[in-house]
Amino acid sequence: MYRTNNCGELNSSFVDQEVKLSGWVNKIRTKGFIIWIDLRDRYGITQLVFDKERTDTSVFEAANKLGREFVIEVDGKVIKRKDFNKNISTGEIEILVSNLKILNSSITPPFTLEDQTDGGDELRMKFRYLDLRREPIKANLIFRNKLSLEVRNYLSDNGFLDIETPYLIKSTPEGARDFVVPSRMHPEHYYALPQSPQIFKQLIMIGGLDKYYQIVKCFRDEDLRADRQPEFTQIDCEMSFVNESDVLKQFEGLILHLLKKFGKPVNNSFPKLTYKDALENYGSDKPDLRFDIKINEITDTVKGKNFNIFDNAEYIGCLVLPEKAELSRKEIDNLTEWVKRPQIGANGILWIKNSGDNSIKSSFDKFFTSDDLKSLIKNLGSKSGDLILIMAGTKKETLEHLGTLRLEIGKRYDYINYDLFCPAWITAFPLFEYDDEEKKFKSTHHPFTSPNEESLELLNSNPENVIANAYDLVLNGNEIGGGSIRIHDYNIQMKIFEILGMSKKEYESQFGFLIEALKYGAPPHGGIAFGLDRLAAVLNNKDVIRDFIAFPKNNSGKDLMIDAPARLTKDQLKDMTKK
RNA sequence: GGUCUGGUAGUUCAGCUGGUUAGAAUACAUGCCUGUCACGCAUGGGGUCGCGGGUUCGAGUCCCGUCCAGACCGCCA
Repeated sequence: MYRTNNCGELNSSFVDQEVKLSGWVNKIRTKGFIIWIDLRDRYGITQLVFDKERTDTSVFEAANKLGREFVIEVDGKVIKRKDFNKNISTGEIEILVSNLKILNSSITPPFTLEDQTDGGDELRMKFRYLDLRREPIKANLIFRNKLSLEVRNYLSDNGFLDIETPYLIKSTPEGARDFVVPSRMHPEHYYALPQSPQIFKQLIMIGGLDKYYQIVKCFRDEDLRADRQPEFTQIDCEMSFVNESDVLKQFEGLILHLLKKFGKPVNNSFPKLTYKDALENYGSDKPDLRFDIKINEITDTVKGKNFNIFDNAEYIGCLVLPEKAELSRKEIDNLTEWVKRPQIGANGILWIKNSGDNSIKSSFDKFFTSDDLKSLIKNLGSKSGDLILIMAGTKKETLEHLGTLRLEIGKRYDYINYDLFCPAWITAFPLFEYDDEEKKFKSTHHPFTSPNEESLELLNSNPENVIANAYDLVLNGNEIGGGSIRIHDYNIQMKIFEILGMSKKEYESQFGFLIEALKYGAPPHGGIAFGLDRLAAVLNNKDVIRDFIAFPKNNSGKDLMIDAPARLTKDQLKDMTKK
């Protein structure tokens, strides 16, 4: 037996008990006559004490030779501390050690294993097993475990069945690039790893299982971001005999269940924004609703004053910042430089300072009389003390830039309430987007997304205006889930493939089995998928999902610890080529 | 595929317009320390300034190339 207790559970009610603990040497503090060691395991930290007067000399000497991250086993008595440490749960007691056994030694770790580590990202990933010993990473993985457990609880209680789908499937050129796996038994043939179990879950519905879920790895061979990994975990769900509002209701329930279980305050009840409204009001299809600054369009109001920037713009919009009229010129310049960086690429920012009735200044006073400015401010409903930031240009880009600026302002000037959790549905996405390069329509979502009934007739005449029965769930400015009602009608599915410019040969070779299945009484169905890694990060107000994944990939898709990807041996390669 | 930022001690970083022996903190080692908990104090060891080339009397510093890392754009149905 290595231990009678763990390092996180002892407190003053255990005083005078003889215990045995095992764990890692987290920190050694010595005062000559006395040595304290913070002993750490998954459950916490317990202070060990070795004392020249009370501890056997050989044990004391052995303790003197320990180093960081040695694994030790100790016997000792729980005693009350002279001074309590209020920061840890075991802070009222310590263990007076009578026996010490070294279970394993350790070389000095390359970075400190503390909450605020001195280790950089690269080093922490290379020695991920050491990083996992750190409290914040450990806490993240424990959180993730609770999260997936609560997801399972909710879905199971609501009648969803956990059904596994295959990982070795067929590549489709549509959508994200696939990771491919060569087949040894069929040289020059390849499996693909699923980007999502999309078609399988639809077939499960056609198979009559009615409600399906799976917490499942998905793979996409695309470039990474702080919130994007090549392999990631999805909470994948599908239901039969549902329309859009049924699905939204079901999964609002899931999110509310989770927020409640984790004690997160929700400030609203899932507002529904159309894709169009989200873009026009927030400049983003994943708006952060934790602060209520919106984009105001002023295109028609400000044109015709001989100011070229306005007169030549397709769109002019602004943000009204309460209480910021006193912002210095330097700070506004700083924001301007920020939006002009190549990553954003805006042209600049114009401003109006509404410092009170008779003190309205702007960066374009040459072109606007004070009456012009006054009426503009009145139209915007601006109050005294507001700063108004204006951008102009093409509609699509300007809205995007204003959206980016809005977020930066939210962060910079503390408009964001980080204690709040603000979910929202984004709905009414266009079914298709026109790809200017390839000169053809592409699915906004995927080709199995059902068109909205009201816009069905536009399929022939005006595909660009067809609205999809698709929805995204946005939480605090992050897309944490998305889904749609699927097509269950064979003829509509055929029509979609036709609009996408796919030949019969193409769609039959790629999706023939699904098309065939639609002929055998496919029920109406739809679903949604959530990114588990991202959800875990967002629920903890973090941007980087790597820290919620035990063994993540780096920026360029490499696993720095195992050094993957790697070359194969010649023999391995030979197996994959034609014999 | 592209843009930007960075690469200097085990680690995190400083090192100005090129100019003595490249620094700090921390980690590590040794010693001291009668209650520490970010303990303290003293001493010490520790450097291919990512790599290659160039400019120069002289390069950590400037230029070119290259590799690596991070953020972002494209991409992610």
